[in-house]
Amino acid sequence: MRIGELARRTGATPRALRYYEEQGLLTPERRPSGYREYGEPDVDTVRGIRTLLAAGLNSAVIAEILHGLPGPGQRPPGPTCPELLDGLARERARITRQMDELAEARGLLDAIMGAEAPSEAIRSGRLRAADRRSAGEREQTGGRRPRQDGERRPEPTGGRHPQPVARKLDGARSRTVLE
DNA sequence: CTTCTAACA
DNA sequence: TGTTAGTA
Repeated sequence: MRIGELARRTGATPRALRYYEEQGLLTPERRPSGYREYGEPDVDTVRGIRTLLAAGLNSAVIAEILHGLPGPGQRPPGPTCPELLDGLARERARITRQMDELAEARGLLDAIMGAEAPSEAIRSGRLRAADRRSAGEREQTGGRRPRQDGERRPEPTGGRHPQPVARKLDGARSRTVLE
């Protein structure tokens, strides 16, 4: 597909798609006309890129993710780059802090607007305890036990979910394996 | 009409 | 990132 279609299907502007390419995030083929030719998987890749960009990651980091993690079918290239991994752990921590800041801002708006927050009306009763806890708190209590400190990610060798991050960035491939 | 590159009141 | 110019 050409840039226009990919743009329509991802919500990114053609300008942005060319920029992603300039940043090494995408490497579309070229038609003899010079027009860029994108593949179906690029749709999910772009969505992943936009999600990460919106979360505050810069294109350099995203490029590392795209280049540092093996695609489907590929074998993990040597030692699954530990530097990249904890770099991502830092991004994750940053996002968590950001979530807390947003929650605080929302709380301030709720106070300004009056006790009856929208969430109050939508839900039947009071906020669930889990929602009242900060993202940071949920980070340590809810769901699976989060990896912490210098704890390493379990080896993806014989695992059921090899390279989850790469697959997350490529929806088409992730739905096949993760679900 | 769509895309391309280059450039910036 | 937007947007415009001048093409192909």
